[in-house]
Amino acid sequence: MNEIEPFRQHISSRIQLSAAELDEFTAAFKLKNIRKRQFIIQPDFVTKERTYVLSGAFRSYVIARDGADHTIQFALADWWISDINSYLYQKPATMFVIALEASKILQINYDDEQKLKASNPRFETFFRIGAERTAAFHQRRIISALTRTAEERYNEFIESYPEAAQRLPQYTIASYLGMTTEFLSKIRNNKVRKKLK
Amino acid sequence: MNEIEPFRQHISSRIQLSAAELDEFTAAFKLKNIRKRQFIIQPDFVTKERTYVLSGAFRSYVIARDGADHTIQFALADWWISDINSYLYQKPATMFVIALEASKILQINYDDEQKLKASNPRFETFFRIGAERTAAFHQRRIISALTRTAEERYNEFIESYPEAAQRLPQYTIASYLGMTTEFLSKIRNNKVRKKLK
DNA sequence: CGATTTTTTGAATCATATCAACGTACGTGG
DNA sequence: CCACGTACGTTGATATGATTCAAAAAATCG
Repeated sequence: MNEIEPFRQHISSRIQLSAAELDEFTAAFKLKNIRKRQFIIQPDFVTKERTYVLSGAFRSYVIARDGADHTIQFALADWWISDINSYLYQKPATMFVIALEASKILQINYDDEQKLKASNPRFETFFRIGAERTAAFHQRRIISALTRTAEERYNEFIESYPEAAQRLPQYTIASYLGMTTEFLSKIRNNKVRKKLK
Repeated sequence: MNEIEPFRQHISSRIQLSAAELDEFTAAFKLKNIRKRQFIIQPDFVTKERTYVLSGAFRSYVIARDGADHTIQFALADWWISDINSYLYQKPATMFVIALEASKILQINYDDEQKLKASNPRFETFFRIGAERTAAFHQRRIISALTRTAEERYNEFIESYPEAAQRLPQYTIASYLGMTTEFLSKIRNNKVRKKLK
C-alpha cells in the first residue's frame, strides 16, 4: 500500500533487482507534492533533478523569440521529465517545466544519480535503457514531424495517447504537434478545406 | 598507426579503460569497407548492427507516402548511425541508411553488444553515455524544428556543421532541415521574398 | 454565478511547396 | 581525357497548408 509502489513496478519492468537493491535505489528519490501551475524547472537555473511523475501532469516548453510557446514534452503518471540538456551537462536550462495539474513526483539529484550508477551496474543499466528509449522515442517524433501533415500528426497523437488527448489542454497539444491552437481547432471540427482530388 | 585508432580515441573520450579492456571492447567490432551508394540498412530487414563511421559519410532517410524522402540523420567520421528503433527493439527497419561516399565503418552486432555490456560495467556506461547524448541531441533538433523558420534552421546548420554543409549534397541537407531543395536553394541565393516590417 | 481561461470561427495573409524548365557538374566508358 | 548521360542545383510562376488577427462562444474555476 506504499505510495511509491508504481515507481517500484516501473523499475522492476526495466531491470531485475533484489528487495534490498530496490530499496537502495528508491531511497535516493524524494517524494514531492506539486501544486497546479507550479514550475519545477525554469530557464537560467541548472536542472539539478531528474523527475519521475507518480500522478498528475506536466508539460515542458520553450518560448521562441516571437513569444510563442512550444511544448517539448508531456509527462503523465509513470513518465519522466526534465530539461535533458540542462540536467545531463549541468548547465542552465532553456526550458520551463510546469505542472498542469496538482501532482506527485519523485526526484533524484544529479550527484546522487552518479553515485547510484557507480555503486551497482544494474542501476547503470536502468539509466542506459531509459536513455535509449528516450532517443528512440525522439527519433519517431522527428520522423513524424518531417513526413506528416498537421492533421496526420494530430490523428497519430490521439491514437497513441488517447488519455493525454482528452486530459491535456488543446493549446498545449497544438504546440507539441507544431501547429497553432486555431488550426488544431479547425482540424478537430473538420473546418479545414481539403483539395478534392 | 592502427586504422582504428580514432575509434580507440572515441571510446577513451567517454570512459576510462585499461589497455586490455580497450582491446576487448574493440575486438567486438568488425571493420568494413563500404562503396558509395551502398545501403547498410534497408526497410523490412532487422538492423543487426550498430555502426561507427571511421571515414566517409552516410545518410539515413525514410520515404513518405507521397514518395518524398526525408533525411533523419547524417554521419561523418566519428559519428554513429543506425535505425535506432529497429536495432534497439530488434524489429524490421523503416529507414534506409546509404553511403554518400566510399566509407570505412566499424560494426558490432546486437548479441555481442549485450554480452559486452553484461561483461563489464564500464562498457555499459559507454553505451549509456552514448544514448544520453543522442537523446539530448534529438531534443535540440526538435526544439529547432518547432521554433525556427527554414532560413534560421539552415543558418544554424551551417554554423553547427560547417564541414557537413559543404560536403553533403544540398538536397539531403534540405530534407534534413524539413524543407524542399528548391526552397533551400532560394535561401542560399537570397531569393526569398521577405516581408518588410 | 462572474471572471478568467480555453476553444472556436472566418477572413486575410504568409511561408513554403509544387511544377516546369533550364543550367551545371561530375563520373564513367570508350 | 573527352563526351555524354545522369544527378544535382537554380529560377520564376503559381498554388496551398498553415498562420495571424479579431472577435465571439464555451468551458472551467474560485
